[in-house]
Amino acid sequence: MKASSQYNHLKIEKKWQKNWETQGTYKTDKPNKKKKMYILDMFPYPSGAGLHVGHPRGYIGSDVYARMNRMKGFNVLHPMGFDSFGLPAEQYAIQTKKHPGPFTDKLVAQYKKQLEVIGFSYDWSREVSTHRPEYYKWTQWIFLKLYDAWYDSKKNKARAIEELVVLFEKSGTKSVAAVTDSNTPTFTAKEWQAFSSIEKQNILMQYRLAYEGFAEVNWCEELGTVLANDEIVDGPTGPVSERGGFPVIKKTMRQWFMRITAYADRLLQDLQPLDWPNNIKEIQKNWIGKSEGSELTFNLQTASGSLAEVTVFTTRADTLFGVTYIVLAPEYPFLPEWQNVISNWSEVDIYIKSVAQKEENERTSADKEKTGVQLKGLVAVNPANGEEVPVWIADYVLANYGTGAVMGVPQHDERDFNFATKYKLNIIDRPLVDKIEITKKVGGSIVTKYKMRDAIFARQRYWGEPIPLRHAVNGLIVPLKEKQLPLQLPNVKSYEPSGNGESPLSRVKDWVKEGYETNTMPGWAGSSWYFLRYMDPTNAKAFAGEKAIDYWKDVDMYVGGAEHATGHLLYSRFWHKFLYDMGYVPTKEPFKALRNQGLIGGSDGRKMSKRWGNVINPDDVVKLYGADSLRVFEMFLGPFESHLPWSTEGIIGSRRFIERVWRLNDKLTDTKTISKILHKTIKKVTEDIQSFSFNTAVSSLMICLNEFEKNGVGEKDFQIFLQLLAPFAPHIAEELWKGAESIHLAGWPKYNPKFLIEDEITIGVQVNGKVRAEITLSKDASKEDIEVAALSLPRIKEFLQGVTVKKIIVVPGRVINIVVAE
RNA sequence: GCCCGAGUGGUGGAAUGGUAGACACGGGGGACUUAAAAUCCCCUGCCCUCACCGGCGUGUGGGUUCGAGUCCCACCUCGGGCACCA
Repeated sequence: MKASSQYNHLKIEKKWQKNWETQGTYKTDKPNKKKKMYILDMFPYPSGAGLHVGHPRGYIGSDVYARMNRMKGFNVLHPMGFDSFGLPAEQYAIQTKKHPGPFTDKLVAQYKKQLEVIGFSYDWSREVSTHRPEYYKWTQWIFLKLYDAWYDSKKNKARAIEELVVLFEKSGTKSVAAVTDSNTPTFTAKEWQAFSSIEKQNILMQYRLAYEGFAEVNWCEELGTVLANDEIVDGPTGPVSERGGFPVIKKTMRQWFMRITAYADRLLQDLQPLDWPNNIKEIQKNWIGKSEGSELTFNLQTASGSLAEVTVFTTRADTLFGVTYIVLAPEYPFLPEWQNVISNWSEVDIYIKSVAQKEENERTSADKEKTGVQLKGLVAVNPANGEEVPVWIADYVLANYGTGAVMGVPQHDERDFNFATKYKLNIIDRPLVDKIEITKKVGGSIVTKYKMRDAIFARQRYWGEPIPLRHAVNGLIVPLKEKQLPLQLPNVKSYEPSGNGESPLSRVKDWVKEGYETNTMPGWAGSSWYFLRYMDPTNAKAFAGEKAIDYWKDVDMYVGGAEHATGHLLYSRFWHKFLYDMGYVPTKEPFKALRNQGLIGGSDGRKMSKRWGNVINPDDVVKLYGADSLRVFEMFLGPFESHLPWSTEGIIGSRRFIERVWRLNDKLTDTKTISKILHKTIKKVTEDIQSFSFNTAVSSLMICLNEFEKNGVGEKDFQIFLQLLAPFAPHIAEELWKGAESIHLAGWPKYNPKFLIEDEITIGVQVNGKVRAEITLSKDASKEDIEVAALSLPRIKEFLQGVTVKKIIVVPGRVINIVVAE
């Protein structure tokens, strides 16, 4: 700190990082009277490749935000942890035949080390890793709560399954609303009592929020696992896994599911007040895909009379009179029952089988020509006018959306038009009617449908949380008791998938003998609630203590990548709403505010990756330029949410800025007054950090420094400047700070608006909207003063020669515009 | 195809409807130095000009306005999401 000492970032940064740790500078206070602020980063998956310079960008932004708010006096919770179950570690295990646990621990340690040199203000004593049994005990616990719950759509909340059993015992299904998009049976209390245990289990399974069922899944043979839709990409010959690019096919398998669809409407409604980026809200809205329409029933008839009823879903009930045919999905469940009355059944049967063989991707590819077959011998009767129309099956109708049946109105629907044209079906133009009136008139009902589907909650792999229940020999499912948790992952001899689509756990004899579930939970299980664990990370009695949850409540600011819009951010909201319904958390939403950071690409404009040889390692940058320079640069580079290229020249500018701060410390004058520029900078930096406009905050710090260098600056001003710099460059700010305690706890400067007013203002003088001159006037100059001054300028006089002034517009402090006619 | 978002100097970018290009990188010139690095000072949107003056400029074309990068309409390009959802 002595005059003319060299700026040695290595020494300074190491020194303060150690000091902060031993002093516990960033340790979060226990719940107290102070106002809380929970500032969270999306925790990383610790991959073997390590961090590149793009990864910390979001963390730096949230750290700047956290540091300012900590200085402002908030009790800041700013933790970090690791999402440490996942496929890469599993593949490592398969390749090396070693347990993925120690490998994961090593990666976590490596990651942490890389993060530490950047100087984040994390409270590391709250670190969590999802693969540790102390943690996943509570992931399993939440799973069991979901298993033991159903959604009461009358009360619009989740309730314990025992309460459903009580309702069934009392009055059967009479007072229970059916589950959305599920064919739950109806029965009386008496009938319920007569059901066997297995029958009861099967019925309850249709209500549980975590339930077992069969589903067509995306099966990847090479990876030996089922993949979520967002883990699949289009390959040249069909769908392939995002990781590895292996082919993916459809396969029906036993699965566990999460009944997220029960929450569809609340997930949509509660989106509105959130302080989230608009595009993320839009993406979730589209994903949930609410559509309101009518269910209308057509009577199916054969030559000998009525056969059955078919209900179609339509958003265009107003076009009911224009219906010229009805189409069912090829999977429509009653087709086989009707084979005796369908005169061309063999043709129909061949079509159904050919569709079944197609992969969904092929079937639903956008511009594929529609195909279909008429069900001969059947007609459908339009409930509005009694017209008889032909009945078809076609692959463009999806069995799992709406009712699996649609009405064809070629006059008003492009798709129907194409289909009708291809198969020479009638196209008729009929007047439109009122949607609601016609729906009522024909005895239909107004309904709401969602595109969102229930989420598959099982993976056929080893490295995930075991699902905590057993299948007894008599077929009954026995969930584990809380005190039996965690159900730890057993050791296995081989991590290879079993080949028949089951998890490696299916080869562990004892495990299977005990009836344990061989599927494990998907990657998103542990990440759907981790923010709650940070509130009270070592609690052994609950996922977090009541006191901690009541104090911390929810995340005030969540920072991470936009790629989690339909995954993590949706699943977390769902789990959180469930926990809210059951009284475990006090808030309806987990993340009040959200910001997305942009990616940093290579300086060649490509994605930063080993493949292109354009990866910049933050460790190297920190060594060469220092963490402070890296932090300042990543914030200065451009808007926080923009994707930007890395620039090795660019960081030099930030390094220069830091060094100039260092040198200025040796050139302080004895000025006492707080300068105008400083007040301006306090205002700008404070507002910009608040709004995540970090780039302009840094720029205003640079402007302030430029001015200090030009005009000189005293000790007092300089120290305040350091406080403003501290969130961005915490090490140098601490080093040059003269206060007794850490600068990072030293309060946040306030500005006085009085000092923001300039004595003199320079405004532009326009003629017909074009700037022709400038004038500098006192801040108190009246409109008239400005007019007189402007009109007397020689340059302006020239422009006004031979023309008449029509109008003069004065915008105080900005501009004067003289409007003339020639 | 549908739904979002974005197009500004050589580069990253800045700009409550009010002087477009802040800040920084790069480039040019100068000072210091035996020299180089570092540092400091000046210039740097394009065209014309020695210079002044001037003209043109925020993807394209229209419009609203005294005044448009900003608002409205149409189009083009790029990025993201969804995709036979009835």
